[in-house]
Amino acid sequence: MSRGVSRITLQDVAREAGVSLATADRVLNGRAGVRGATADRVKDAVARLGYRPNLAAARLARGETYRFCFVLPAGANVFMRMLAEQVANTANWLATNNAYIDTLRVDVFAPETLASALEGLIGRYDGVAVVALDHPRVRAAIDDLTASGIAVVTLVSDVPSSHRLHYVGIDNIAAGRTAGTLIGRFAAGRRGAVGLIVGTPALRDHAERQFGFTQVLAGEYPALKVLAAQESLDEDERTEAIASRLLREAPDLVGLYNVGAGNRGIAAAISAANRASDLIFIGHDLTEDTSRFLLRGVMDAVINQDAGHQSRSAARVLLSHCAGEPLLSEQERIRIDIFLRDNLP
Amino acid sequence: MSRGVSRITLQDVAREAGVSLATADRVLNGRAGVRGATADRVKDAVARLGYRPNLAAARLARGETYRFCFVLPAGANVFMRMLAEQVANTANWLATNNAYIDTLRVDVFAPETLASALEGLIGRYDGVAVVALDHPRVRAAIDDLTASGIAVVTLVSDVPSSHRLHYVGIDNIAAGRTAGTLIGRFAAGRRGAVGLIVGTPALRDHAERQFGFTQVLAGEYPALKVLAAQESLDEDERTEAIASRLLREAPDLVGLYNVGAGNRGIAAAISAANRASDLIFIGHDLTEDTSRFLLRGVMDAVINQDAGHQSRSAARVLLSHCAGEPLLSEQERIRIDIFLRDNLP
DNA sequence: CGTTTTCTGATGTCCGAACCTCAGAATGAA
DNA sequence: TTCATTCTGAGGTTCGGACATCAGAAAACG
Repeated sequence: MSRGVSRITLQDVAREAGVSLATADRVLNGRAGVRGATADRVKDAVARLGYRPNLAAARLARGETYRFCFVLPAGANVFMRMLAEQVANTANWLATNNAYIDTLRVDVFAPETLASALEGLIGRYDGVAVVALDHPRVRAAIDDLTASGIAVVTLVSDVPSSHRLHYVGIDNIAAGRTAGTLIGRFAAGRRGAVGLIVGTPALRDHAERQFGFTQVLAGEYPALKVLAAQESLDEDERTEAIASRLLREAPDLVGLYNVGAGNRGIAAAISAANRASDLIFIGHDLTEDTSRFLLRGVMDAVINQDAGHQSRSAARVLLSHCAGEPLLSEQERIRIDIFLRDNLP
Repeated sequence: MSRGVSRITLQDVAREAGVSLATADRVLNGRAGVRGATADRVKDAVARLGYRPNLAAARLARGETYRFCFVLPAGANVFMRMLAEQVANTANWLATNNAYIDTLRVDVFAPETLASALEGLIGRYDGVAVVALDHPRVRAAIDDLTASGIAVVTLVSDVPSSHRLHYVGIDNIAAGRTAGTLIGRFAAGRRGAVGLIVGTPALRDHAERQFGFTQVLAGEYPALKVLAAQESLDEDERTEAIASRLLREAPDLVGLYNVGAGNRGIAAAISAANRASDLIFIGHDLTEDTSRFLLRGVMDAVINQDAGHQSRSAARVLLSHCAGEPLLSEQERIRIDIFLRDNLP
């Protein structure tokens, strides 16, 4: 509200350095035609006065518009639906910041499709966020985008070997380990089998979670035996069938870890078998379903990666990269959330 | 980068509505002198075109500077030190957004001091964030600030009965319940005593955590008996003495829950008694110490409220309130984080 | 019908930085 | 010393909106 406290402007810096506004501007924007000694005087003045350029004014003057494309999986997976929703919110926010988001939904399981979709984005966008499949064709497409000057961030699932600018998502090995520790500790001394259900090992995030999980259980909870991983393709019917069979065939089943989606099917199977109270069930992604399952005691913990955070983080990374603004990388780390019945949001 | 995609400006809205720029401006800024029918035409045009005012331009034009004061406890408590540090970071960020933060450190345990410090802020700031003590004098001071047009948010510890604009912090009852469930489940069937250490019951957040914790243990884990709460004043020496005594005098001690600070003292006592591996120890606030204790297995879980999030959230709430901008309240909820050894950031 | 009163349009300035041009100063080389 | 190169200063324009002023149009009123 106050108009009293006046900011330090470039004018002030120029005066302090004993140069003109134009020169100060040249130094700060790296334009040619300033002697080293003069540039140093300006930089000194910036430091002395603690000058911070006014972001609002800079963006306005630049008058640029940034176009981003978010490439999301086509499937009807709950988490991906939530992510798409959050991307829409983010778009809304970006609209007040000279940036626009288009969303493109493609079949993630088809590397060729994904790769050519990505390549079709060249020249039409300034930045791309993609839920990527770790496949050579996709990696090549990402590198092509990067080479043509488009900023690429991977979202949720990474392609570490590519030239992507940034990965926005959790460490999935750590997430799997977290699930392992929770099951191990909740089982506390009990002996028996633990079921493991994955969507598909072709997805890097699923494979990593599985790895982290089995690593912890094998290493630290020898009383618990991890059964062979079952593929669910993230479908409720299949997870239900798998869970039912496990409950039937493994009488010593102590816990279940679902690496992917399809928790509803598992919950149904557990309820049907009347095992809600003693079977430990841990899964991923906080949704209406899973929070209900937590409250009812069917699920014991949910490991979550916040869709809203990821969407906003991707947008911030792209925006600040394109606008050449600094980024607080520490703020952009996506955390592995653990939700119990008691700390639901 | 692209200059092609042009934003929708107020100009466009005015043209679409068939009015002049001045009239469109009057409608959007609620200035008098526009007939209802005309105003509706403008609003329709806004909706049709999906006009979103350019925040950067608006702030620039307004040319206002906002002054905020963060009132933090004077003590050397680790969490509060981290919070102060994050407030400094936030100040840095705000400086590029026409806003300035001063930090004021006062003795929280003295309601009179806190209240008069708050009242001294009247007229000098546009917004105040305060780690508040829930006391009538403090509540009155907050209400005075609010009445004189200053936006007040409570930080970390709330004063629910006051007219504060917003509370930035976690639900501490839920945090206590979370600790209770973790201890209950990690103890899994064991029978015995659980020690409870609080900084001081005078702090609302400590009292609430204690309440949530005992509620869960009493209700759901009857095999675990919660011992009488011990006051530590958040000091390492006292927590160490308390923990040592509990370890000595309660041979059936299964777990320890520290509601406040001073985890270092407890860790020392546990290590000295050689009980790291079997005693369950849960505390609050992720610091260098506590994450080390997690890794070493001395602590079993840390419940955290992110200092950076809270500081930034408070700043965003104050800024958007003062600038009359909309707020995504869903984004401003502070979560109760659970950290195990495996999901440390 | 004329006269108030109430609207509306036209126009301008300002915010702080980005980016541009051009004239003149300082510097270097010949 | 002269001429060609750098530098540097001065000035302007632009971005999109906030806010102000004033003249003229339209509506309300007696």
